[in-house]
Amino acid sequence: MRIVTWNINSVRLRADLVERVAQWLHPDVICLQETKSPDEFFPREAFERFGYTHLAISGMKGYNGVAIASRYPLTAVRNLNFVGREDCRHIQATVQGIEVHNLYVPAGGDIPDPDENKKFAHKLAFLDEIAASFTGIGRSRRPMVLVGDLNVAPLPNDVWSHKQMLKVVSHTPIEVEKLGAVQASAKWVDAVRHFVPPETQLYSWWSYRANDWEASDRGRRLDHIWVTPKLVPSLSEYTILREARGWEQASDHVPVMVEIR
DNA sequence: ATGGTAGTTTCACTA
Repeated sequence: MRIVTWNINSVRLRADLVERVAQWLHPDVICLQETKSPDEFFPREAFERFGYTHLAISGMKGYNGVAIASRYPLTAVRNLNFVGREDCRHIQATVQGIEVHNLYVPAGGDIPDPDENKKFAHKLAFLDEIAASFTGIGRSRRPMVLVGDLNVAPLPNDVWSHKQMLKVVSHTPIEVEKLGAVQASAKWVDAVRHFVPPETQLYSWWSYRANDWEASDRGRRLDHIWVTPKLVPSLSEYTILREARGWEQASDHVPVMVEIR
C-alpha cells in the first residue's frame, strides 16, 4: 500500500494537481490537509476520475479541513476533535486492515510563547491531547499509520538552520518535546527517517515568501508519516516529491509518500 | 528588525 500525505492548501483550487501526484507516486491512499472546503463543495468527481472512489472528508468554510481519498474501501470513518473545537483537523479510516489517522496540527502563530500568543497555546494543548488520545493503544491493536501536516520539524536537519530556527515556531524545544510525547504515545516510528539518516537534511515545505524557494532552500520538514512498530519491517520505499514545489500554482507543501509491502 | 506571498472568510484573517 502506497500512502501519500499532502497539505494541498485548497482542494478546490488544486484538484487537478492530485492527478499529477497520482501519476508520479501511484498512491493507493491520499491524505490531504488544508482542503479549505465545506464537504458539500468537495470536488468528488475529480477524485473519482483519477481512481480515488472512496472518500472520507471533514471540511469547513475557509480554514483547515482534512480528507482521505482511497482506491480501496474505507471503513470505521471517524473524526476526533481536540481542545474543545470542531475545526476539522483530524479524520481516520481503516483501509486494507490499517487504521489511518490524518492530522492537521495548528500552525501556532508567530510568537513562541503560550502566554503572549493564544495560537501557540492552542498548538501545545493540541499536541498534549493527541498524545493522550493514543497513549496505551499502540499494542494489541490493528496496525496504524499516522500522517499529516504536524507543523513541527523535530530534528536539527528537518530545518535549513537549526540554530536560527530554535526560536521560530515549528522548531522550538517545547514543540519538539511535545511532538516527541505524541510519537512515544503509541510507539510511532518515523517512516521517512527509517530510510534517511538524521545527518541528511529533509524538507517538505518552503515558504511562499521567498524570492526563489529553490535557490534559498530554506525549507522545513513539517509533513510526516508514522507507523506502528509491527509495520516497520514492511516499509519498502519513500518519496518526498520536491518537484511538486516547482509546479505552476504549487502548494507550499509537497507530497510525502511511503510504501508498505 | 522588517517584510516578503498565497488562499479564502476579504480592505481581514490564517498560514
